[in-house]
Amino acid sequence: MSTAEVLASVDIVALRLSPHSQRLEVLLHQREREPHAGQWALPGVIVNGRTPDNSLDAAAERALAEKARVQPRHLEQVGTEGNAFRDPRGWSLSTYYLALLDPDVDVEGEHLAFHDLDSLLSRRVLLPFDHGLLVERAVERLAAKSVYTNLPLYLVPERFTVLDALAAMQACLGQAVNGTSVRKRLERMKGEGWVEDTGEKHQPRLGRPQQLYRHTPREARAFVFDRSLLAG
Amino acid sequence: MSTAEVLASVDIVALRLSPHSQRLEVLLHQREREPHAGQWALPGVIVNGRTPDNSLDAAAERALAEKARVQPRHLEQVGTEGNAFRDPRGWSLSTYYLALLDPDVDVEGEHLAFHDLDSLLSRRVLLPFDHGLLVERAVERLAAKSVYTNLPLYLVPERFTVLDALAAMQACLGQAVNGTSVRKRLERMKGEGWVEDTGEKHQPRLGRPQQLYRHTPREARAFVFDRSLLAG
DNA sequence: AAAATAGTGTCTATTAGACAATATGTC
DNA sequence: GACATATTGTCTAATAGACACTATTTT
Repeated sequence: MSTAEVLASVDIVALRLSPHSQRLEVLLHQREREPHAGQWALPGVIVNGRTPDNSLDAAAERALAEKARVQPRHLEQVGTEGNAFRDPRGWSLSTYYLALLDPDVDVEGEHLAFHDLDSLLSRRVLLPFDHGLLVERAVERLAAKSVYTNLPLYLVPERFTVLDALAAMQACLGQAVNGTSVRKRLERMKGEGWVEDTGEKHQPRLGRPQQLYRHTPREARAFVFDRSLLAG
Repeated sequence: MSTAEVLASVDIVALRLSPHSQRLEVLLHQREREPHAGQWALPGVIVNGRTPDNSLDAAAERALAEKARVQPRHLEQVGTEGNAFRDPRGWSLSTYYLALLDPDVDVEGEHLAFHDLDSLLSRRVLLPFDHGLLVERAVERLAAKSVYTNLPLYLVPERFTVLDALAAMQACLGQAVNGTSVRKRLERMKGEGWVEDTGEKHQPRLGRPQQLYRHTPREARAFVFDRSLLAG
């Protein structure tokens, strides 16, 4: 084979909603090897003919399974960043994925932890390589799609309330969302078999009990609404 | 540098509206080298440390400029396909872009031509590597975005009529579009400075003359409507 | 009973889309 | 004037969003 080759990797921006604060968190992993050994970075794997993956998507799943031992509710490729400067070893590519996790996932291992998204976006915490940029792009994709799809529901607990759904949408969009609109969207999805009413209730500290719903995706691709939230 | 490397390229799915039939066409280029020498394929370039590009986006622009000598109205990365089988030389990656061209572009050179999109999508004409798949994905992206953005206007002549816009939308979406909706969208964009009324008219063979508009994008990113066409 | 929270019903604004009415050209 | 085509205006349907009202629980 010729020398016309480059270093390629797959990196994962895996998000979950923090169970208590209901804010977004990014799954990071402490690097074992150089470059940037010891630093917290996106979990990822190298791809090439000597690694066991048949495709990029398979490599993305392997990265999550091996490094993080989690299975995502949703996984989609966001894009590829490639240039001469992002890795000190030379011209390199990273194809990066957005993964949405159950808020109840547990991460085992010292070298794996969730980190608050906002502190990454504000650059108060810096990631090695251009991982900060990759996080930003993945979150932009999530926000853009959350306006007209059910993507936020992939972040909600298995049985969830209207308020859980509202909190997820607000976290994805980074702004307040109208409660009535959330209810209507859930109602609409229920009619199409994408959400079911479990019949169970959850009793908050005070007040009327909350209905518990379950998200039951019917296809790999997200549910698409034909209007945008935030139209104002 | 280690051997952990892979063959990477950037390929372009460049589309234009055929001036007479107003159907979509894909820009293809006849390969000079093996593999698949002599066959018509997507224009593309290899990327690595020895090629002159500082980034993937720069490589995409170079691919269009060098191979096709055209400048696109719109250029966006769609995704990256990577696996062990797509290229006989081994594990390889292609990051592919969607480019939208002026219908009046001229392609110079024998090894460059536009080819009807439908015959590629129907697989009556086959492309080497997985270029058929890349075309399909790029067109899917175009259709998905055409529902709620102004992307079709990047395919329309410099001065265009309502019918031109309608034809572009229909070509992008692959289905009929309501004329009133097109007018209203143009009116809306005019209000936001994305479309201007040239004041000029175009006289069809018979009947009342048509207003000529001009598309004047205000940003790199597309104009986003907050409702979908085809909501029915 | 009072307070708190959840859920329902009603009304408005916006825009896609259907279609009738009108304007402006050619033959 | 007859006809073809473009443009405008009117009406309907669907849904986001605001908000008042009702329901169900705890204290």
